[in-house]
Amino acid sequence: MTSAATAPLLRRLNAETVLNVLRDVEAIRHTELADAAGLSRPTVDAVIEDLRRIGLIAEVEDDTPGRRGRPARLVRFRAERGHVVGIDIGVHKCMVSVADLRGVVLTTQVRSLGQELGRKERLDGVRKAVREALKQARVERSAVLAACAATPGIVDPRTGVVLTCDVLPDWKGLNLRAVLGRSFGAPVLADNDANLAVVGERWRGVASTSEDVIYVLAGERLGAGIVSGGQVFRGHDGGAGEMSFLSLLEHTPGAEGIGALASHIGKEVVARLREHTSSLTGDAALLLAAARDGDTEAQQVLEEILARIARAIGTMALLLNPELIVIGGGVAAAGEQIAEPIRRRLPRMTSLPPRLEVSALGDKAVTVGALRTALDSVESSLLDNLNA
Amino acid sequence: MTSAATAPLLRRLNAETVLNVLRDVEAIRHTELADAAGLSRPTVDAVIEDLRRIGLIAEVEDDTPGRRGRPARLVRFRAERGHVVGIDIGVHKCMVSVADLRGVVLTTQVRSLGQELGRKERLDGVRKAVREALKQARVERSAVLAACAATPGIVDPRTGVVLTCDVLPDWKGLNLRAVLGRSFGAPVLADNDANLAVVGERWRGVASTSEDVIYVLAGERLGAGIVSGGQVFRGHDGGAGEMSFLSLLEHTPGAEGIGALASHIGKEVVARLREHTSSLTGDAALLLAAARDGDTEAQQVLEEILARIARAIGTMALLLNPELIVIGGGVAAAGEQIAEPIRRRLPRMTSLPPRLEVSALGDKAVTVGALRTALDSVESSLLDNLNA
DNA sequence: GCAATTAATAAATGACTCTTATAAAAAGAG
DNA sequence: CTCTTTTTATAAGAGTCATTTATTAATTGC
Repeated sequence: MTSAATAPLLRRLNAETVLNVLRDVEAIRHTELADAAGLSRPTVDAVIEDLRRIGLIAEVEDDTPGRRGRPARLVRFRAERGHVVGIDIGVHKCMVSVADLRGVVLTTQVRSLGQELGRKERLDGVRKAVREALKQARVERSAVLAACAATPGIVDPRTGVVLTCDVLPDWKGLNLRAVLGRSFGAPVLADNDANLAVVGERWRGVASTSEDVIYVLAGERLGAGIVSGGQVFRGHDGGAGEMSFLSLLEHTPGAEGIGALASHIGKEVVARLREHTSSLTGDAALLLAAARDGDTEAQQVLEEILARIARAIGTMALLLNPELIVIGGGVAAAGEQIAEPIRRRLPRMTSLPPRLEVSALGDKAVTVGALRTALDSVESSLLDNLNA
Repeated sequence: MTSAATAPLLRRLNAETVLNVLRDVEAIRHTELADAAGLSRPTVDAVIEDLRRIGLIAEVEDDTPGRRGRPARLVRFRAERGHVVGIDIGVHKCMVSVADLRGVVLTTQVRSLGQELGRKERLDGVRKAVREALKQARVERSAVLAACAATPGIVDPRTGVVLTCDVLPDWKGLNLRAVLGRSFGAPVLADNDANLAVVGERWRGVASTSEDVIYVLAGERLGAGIVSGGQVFRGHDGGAGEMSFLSLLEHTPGAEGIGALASHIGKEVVARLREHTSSLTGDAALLLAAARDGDTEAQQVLEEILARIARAIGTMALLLNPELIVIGGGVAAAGEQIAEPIRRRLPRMTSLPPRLEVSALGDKAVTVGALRTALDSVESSLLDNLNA
């Protein structure tokens, strides 16, 4: 049942709208703040006092020249009040970003991880990457107010437990919140990587104006993050957006993602290409490069692969009717070479075809979304203690 | 931007929780009400006074015998304060329900409509059915506080315009809210039938405990209503849940639904069955009956059809990870004959298979959901005018 | 008729908000 | 250098809403 709506709730709500104004601005006069927030002056003053007490804002000198009248006091958001950490745990690498409370990224560290690493070794790698990043950003561990970790697989966002994970088999059953929580004195959140990527893309990417978005993480795996009405769609166990069984490869279960498709469908072509190159890039990248160079066989295989992926994306577009689909993950680097053939096919599969764009954040989308999620958690818990 | 949070907001919120208690109870003492709502006594008294002023509650005598102490005043929800109308506009028929503000259904009228009817004639049929239902329920038109209409096709819930409608071609572009609004002096809402059915099934059906549900409307058409986190998932244009392109019939676009599948896949079998029966039932019903009677050919065809439908349902279950899937629409009458073969196949298609149950409300799910939607609209607009 | 019991009413308090009035601090004009 | 103008800060007053704590009212049971 809903608890009683009592007066402090108003303060909390108004503090929230004031913060929303403050976060997007360098410094602001009390008067302007009142106007922008749609609140009266005394209310804003009271809110400011509250926020100052918990360290979220500070006073600043008004050095604007040529202003007459009594000089105004300015307030600014104290982004340095604390920091958040965003962690993207992948199969081959781990990316860690550190940001201040405004979300300004101080550093992003990437650490490569062996694909065959066990649970403990992988977690050690993650912890080392975090330590490295914090050192680089000159942020004390005690200054971290929240962290958020992304992982492939299905994560129960309430508990932080990895329910299933195809690509990291021994990851299953891991309580990410608990094991990483010991590294911080702050709450650790955990979620699926595609879910966080769509949050990132909505915060600072191509989806910033859209409330109904699907982010397709197309790399070695294929997964989706779904946002509807501005809210992440997780499903009952956090498993929404899984595409593993979408029969991209008929009769080859378990082989998902563009890399796998390239290896299977274009086996001969890839083998031929591999002879003429010494690079260590994946099959997908090889195929894309060859197709760009005019290799007609490679182009044919690529078309076939993209047709299958388009079918999966079209299925989602039909069922979920998003406004926008964002292509992200490893293949996003190929840009329009990937996007255009998919976009071309969508109208055949749904009567209301969505826009389709390539990720603006690239492989950083996941950590950016993790940072945003951690920031939300920090702000809400700070506001919970307004009157304490 | 969010408007200022001012004191009356508290009253509104508390009035809402009080109302939530009152609606589910015959009559209640002020004291008990305060306990149940988690509010103080003076607060509920004030809320009660507000609600009494807008006619939503009334005082009632406490005739409980053998209670000592000063007799309590009781309040009851005035369900007779107004009425709502739920309308299910289908291809073959129109169903209209009238209910009071507690949602008690006073009458349900069904009027059959010719499949070939034009826009105007069909709307006339709907209006006649409404008139009939109101007369039957002895409800004045002026006592109707809101109505909600369901229709196949994609409806923009903001405007009430039918964007597309496969089964009623000339329905496209119709502003249902506007054309039906003239029949009432009250707001008319409009939504897709499957969206409303899932609301109904969550209100008074098998999905009452679940926050993540997919309702599959399986009749001549195949459509789905999706609820996630208790909210209807509509998509950007209201088109979420469409399944028309899900390649149930490869190379036979436009032929969706069980009836169509039966006609196509089981063409010969259905023809044979038709010779031995004089009934006018649809192909699907014919097939189901024959399969029940042990006709092995019919059983084979049915298995094939259900396999395809299971694939579509499995695809949704994979992508959306619901807790529960409800099978509704015409075929729901077949019960476990339909449900079991689909249920059996789900674990092959998703690692987190949902529960699958047959609709409890049958063909009334849509109107029940329409009533609930209309009720929500009424209550929110009544509460908006609390302080006026 | 007198406890005991239960409920209604009233009063006091505190947390919010808003509007309006008053005081303060600067720039610019004479 | 003083006075006006302009802008901001502070204070006061009123109104709404909620809570807790008396106080009063209306019964039942003895």
